[in-house]
Amino acid sequence: MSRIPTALPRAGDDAGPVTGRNEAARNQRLRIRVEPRSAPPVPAKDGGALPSAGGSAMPLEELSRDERLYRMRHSAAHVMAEAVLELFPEAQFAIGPPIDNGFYYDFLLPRALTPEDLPEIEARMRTRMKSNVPFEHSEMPRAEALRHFAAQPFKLELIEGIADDTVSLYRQGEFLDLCEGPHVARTGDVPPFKLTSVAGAYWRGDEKRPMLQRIYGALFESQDELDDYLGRLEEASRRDHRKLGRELELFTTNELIGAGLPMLLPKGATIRRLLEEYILEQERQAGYQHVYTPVLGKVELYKTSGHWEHYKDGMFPPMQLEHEELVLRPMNCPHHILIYQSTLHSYRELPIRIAELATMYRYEKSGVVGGLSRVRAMTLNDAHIFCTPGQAKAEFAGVMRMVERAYRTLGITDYAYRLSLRDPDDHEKYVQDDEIWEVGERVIREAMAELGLPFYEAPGEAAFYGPKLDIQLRDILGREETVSTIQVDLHLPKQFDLAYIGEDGAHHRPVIIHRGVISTMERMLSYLIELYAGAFPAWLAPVQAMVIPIADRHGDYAHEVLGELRTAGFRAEVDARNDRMNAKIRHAQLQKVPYMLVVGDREQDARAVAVRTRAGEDLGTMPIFQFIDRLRDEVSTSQDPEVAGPDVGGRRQSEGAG
RNA sequence: GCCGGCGUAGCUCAGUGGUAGAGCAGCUGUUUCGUAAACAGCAGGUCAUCAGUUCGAAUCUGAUCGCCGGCUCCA
Repeated sequence: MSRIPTALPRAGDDAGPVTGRNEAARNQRLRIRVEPRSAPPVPAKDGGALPSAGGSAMPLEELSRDERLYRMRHSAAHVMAEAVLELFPEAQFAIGPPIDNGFYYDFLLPRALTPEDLPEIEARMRTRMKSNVPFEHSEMPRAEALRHFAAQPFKLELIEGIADDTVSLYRQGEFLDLCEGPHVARTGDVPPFKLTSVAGAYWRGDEKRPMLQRIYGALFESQDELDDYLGRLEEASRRDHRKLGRELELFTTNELIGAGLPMLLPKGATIRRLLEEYILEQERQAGYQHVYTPVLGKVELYKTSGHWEHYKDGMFPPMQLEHEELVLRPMNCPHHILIYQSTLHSYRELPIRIAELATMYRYEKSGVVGGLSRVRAMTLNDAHIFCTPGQAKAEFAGVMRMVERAYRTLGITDYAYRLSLRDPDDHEKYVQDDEIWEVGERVIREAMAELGLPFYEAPGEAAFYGPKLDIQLRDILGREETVSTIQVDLHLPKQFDLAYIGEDGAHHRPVIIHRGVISTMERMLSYLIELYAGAFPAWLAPVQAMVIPIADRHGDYAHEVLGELRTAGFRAEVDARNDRMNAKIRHAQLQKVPYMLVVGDREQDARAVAVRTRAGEDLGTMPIFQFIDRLRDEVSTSQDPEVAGPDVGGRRQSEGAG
C-alpha cells in the first residue's frame, strides 16, 4: 500500500493557516505519487513541494529539487508582495504560498488588476532581485506582531490562528511578512519566473468571505524549464477540447439552449456511440442487465433517498404540477433502486447488476460550466450492483478490473486512485451514520489491498451517502479530474428499506455498489479529445478513411471504394470537391483522419488504393481488400487490450498521442 | 454563485462617436491535377440581446445572456 504519512503545512506557514480540507487533500496528493513520471514532472494543480524541516541556512545545492523549488517559489511570492505593496501602499496582503509550477499571492487592492499591470509588477520584482538583499528570519512576541500588522487584517487573522507566544517572520529589504519559511538566502537566488495571470480567490477559500485578487506566477530553476512549462501551456491550449471540438466538428453550443448544454454533432456522436457500444458489451459479458428509466421523478423519491436533504443545491428546482412536484434527476440510483424493489429477491439471485446509460441533470453553478467536461446534462455509464455484504468486496474488485481494462482499451495511462472519504465535521453534506462509513471504507480498502492497487486519500470528497474510490485522470498540465468512480453505499438500502431473502428465510439488507466506468460520456469525450489531440485511434475516429479521387474521372471508382469500406463496417468518406489532390490531403490531414486513400488511374486499373497515414507516412499502393484487412486488424487489436498483455497498476507514463 | 476579462460573417480576427472590413471556409465557373492550400467571381453581419446617453453608437453607460481565466463546487 502506498500511503505516505501526511505532512500538512504548519500553522504559521504562509501556506498553513489558509489550508482548508481541499488544500490539505491536494497537499496530501503530492506525497503519494506512486510511480515517478519521467521528465518533465507535471505536479498536481496546487499544493507545492515539501518544505524542509530545517531552517534556511542550508545551501540550496544541498537540498532536493523539490525543496529548492519550494524555497524559490515561496521567496518569489514574498518579492511579488513587496512589489505590489510598493505599487499600492494601501494594499492588504493575505497569503502567498508556493504551488506546483510557481507561486501566487493574494491581495485586497484599491482597484482591479488587469494583465497590463503584470509587466510593471514583474519589473519591480526584478529590481528587487538585482539588489540581492538577504531574507532574514526573526521572531516576535505575538502581541508585538499584532501591533505591527495592525493595518493588515488578514495577517492579524493569521496571527490569531497561531498558538505559540512568538510568531515567525521573514524580512527582505523593507518588506516584513509573517512566515515560517524557509526561503532562499537572498533575493538574487530567485531564478527565472513569469507572472502569468490575475484571478479572483476567496479569502481562505471560503465563498462567504471577501474576494481577493490573486496573482499567479510560474517559476522554475532554469529558463529552459520555464520555457518548457510555458510551451506546455501552449500545447494544452492547442489540445483544448473546446477548440478541437469546433475544428473537428465534434460538438457545438448555442446561447439559446443555455450554458452547460452542449450538442454533439455527427462526428462527436459517432465517438460517443462507439464508447457506448464498447462498454455495453463489456457489461453484458460481465452479467449486467440494462434498463431504461425516466429522467424525472417526484420530489418525494429524492426526499426518501436523501438527495433532497444533502444534494438539493446540485438539483434543478422542482416543476410545480397540479398535485405534485417533479424534479430532473441529478443521479440515477433512486430509479435503479425502485427497479430492484419491483420484485422480491433471493440471496441466490445476488449480485444483481442494473445498468443504464442514464442521462441526469445537475444545476452546476454558472461560473463552472464549460465545454464538455463540466455540463448540466450528462449521460453516465451508470450501474448499481445490489449484493450481499459478503459479496461487496469481490464485486468492487470486479468493477476495478473492468475499469483497468477499459482504460487500457481507451489508451488512458495517466491516472491515480483516490479514496474519497467524508469530512467527519461536515454534518450538512454527509449523512450521519458512522457505521455505514466505516463498513464502506473497509470494503474499499480490503478490495484495493487484494488487487494490490495504490491509492491516496482525500477527506471531504466522498458522496453524501458513502465513501468512494475515484479515478483521477491527469491532463497535459497535470490538472486532475475525477472521471470514473466506484462507491460503496449502505445508506440508500436503509433509506429504501431494501431487502433480500437469505438462506435463513429472513430479510437481509443488501449493499449497493454505484459505479461509472466510462463515467459520463461528456467528460470522457472531452478527456479523450485532449489525450489524442483530436487524432483518435482508428477504432474511435469518426472518419477512419478519406477516399481522395485525383481527378473527376476517378469519382466513380472512389465511390466504389467507399462502398467496399462501408460494407466492411468502416466509416469512410469521399472528398469529391473540385480541389487539387494536395488540397484534399491537407484537408483530411487537418481533420486528423487516420487514413487517406488516394485513387487515380493506376489505382483504378488495379482496384487498389494508395494509402497515406495522417502521420504523413506513405504505405504504398495495395488492393482494397488488403487495406480493409489491415484496418480490421488494427481496430480489433486496439479493442482487445489483452493482446497487449495484462498491465494492472496505477499511474503509468503517458505515451502521448497525436 | 463570486472576482476579472471578452462577445463584429460558419471560423480566426481588423475596425475607439459619422452609412461595417480581411483571410479561411461556403457557393458558381475555369482548371483535371500523384501525397499538406490552383485561379477567378459571387454571396454572407439588426456588430450577443435589451435599455439609455448623443444630432448620430460596433465604438460611451447600465442590465441580461453567453464565452474565457481563476475561486468555490464537481462526473
